[in-house]
Amino acid sequence: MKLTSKGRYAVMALADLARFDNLNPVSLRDISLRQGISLDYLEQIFSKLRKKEIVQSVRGTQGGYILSKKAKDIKLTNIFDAVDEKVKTVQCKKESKKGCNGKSTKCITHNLWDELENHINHFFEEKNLEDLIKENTERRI
Amino acid sequence: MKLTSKGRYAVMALADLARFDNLNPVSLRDISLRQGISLDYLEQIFSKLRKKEIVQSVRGTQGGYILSKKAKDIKLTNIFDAVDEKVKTVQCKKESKKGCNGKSTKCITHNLWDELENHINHFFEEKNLEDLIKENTERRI
DNA sequence: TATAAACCCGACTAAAATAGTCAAGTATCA
DNA sequence: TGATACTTGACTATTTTAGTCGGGTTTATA
Repeated sequence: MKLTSKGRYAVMALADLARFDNLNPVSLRDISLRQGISLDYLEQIFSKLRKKEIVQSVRGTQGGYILSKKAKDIKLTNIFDAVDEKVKTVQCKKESKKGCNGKSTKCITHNLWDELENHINHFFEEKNLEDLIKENTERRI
Repeated sequence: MKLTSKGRYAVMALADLARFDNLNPVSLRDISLRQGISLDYLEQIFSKLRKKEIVQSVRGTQGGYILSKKAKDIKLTNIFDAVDEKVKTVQCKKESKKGCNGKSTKCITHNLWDELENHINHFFEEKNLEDLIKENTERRI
């Protein structure tokens, strides 16, 4: 079980953005340099973030991105959702009305994975961007 | 972020085993049929479980596997460990003494992933095989 | 008004991981 | 001695990931 780069990068980039967007839009080029993430890849990620209205774009020279809402109102859940970073534990759910193994009952461990998903999602639900940058600036090395 | 089949299968198979191993060893063939998991793949998984002393093998006809300890004493952590299903969130840790981005500091989100790992591992630490089959037989559909 | 900085978009691709399969054993019971 | 079941290691197809690439369009500013 691992987190993908897309999700990690999205959070890193937004945390960076949240720190620097006080007045002017922040360009992906700057984020790319500061965070060490490929510019092309960042564009893909921000395209998704924009569609889910987490950021707004400003085109043209001196353009870039700004947060659509306050950092406090952007939960990690929202971010992961936007970039399709989902917590997937069971295959079971896919198969329409049947149970997990093609049988008519839930598989032995079905409830376990459900609980796990909830457990993880709860973590993401409780954290927002503001928490993130606060914690970080306080505990900087 | 997703759980791999290896981890899911290991837990499913052990839950199955825990239910049926009262007296005799349980063959992988039976588990394969009941749980719908490829026999060859199960063999790989049980090889690992045996090396970590979670199960014991009984060779020959009427052979199979039995649990090495009581279901109650097998935590999910142990199972995941055995089959190399780890919770990986950060790349950061790999690079020896440097920080995350090749810089000398931790990346903005480093602490977040640490917390997440702990959060998930805590879940696995608290659950054991016995919990699993109890819950399940109680709530069977 | 030309130019450069930036966003925008879709197609493509290399590498890694996953989820197996396959083949050739060895041990044990009946 | 045959059948059942574990043991081991190598091989492989598929899928996912993590990008790259090549073309745009928009807009501030010199």
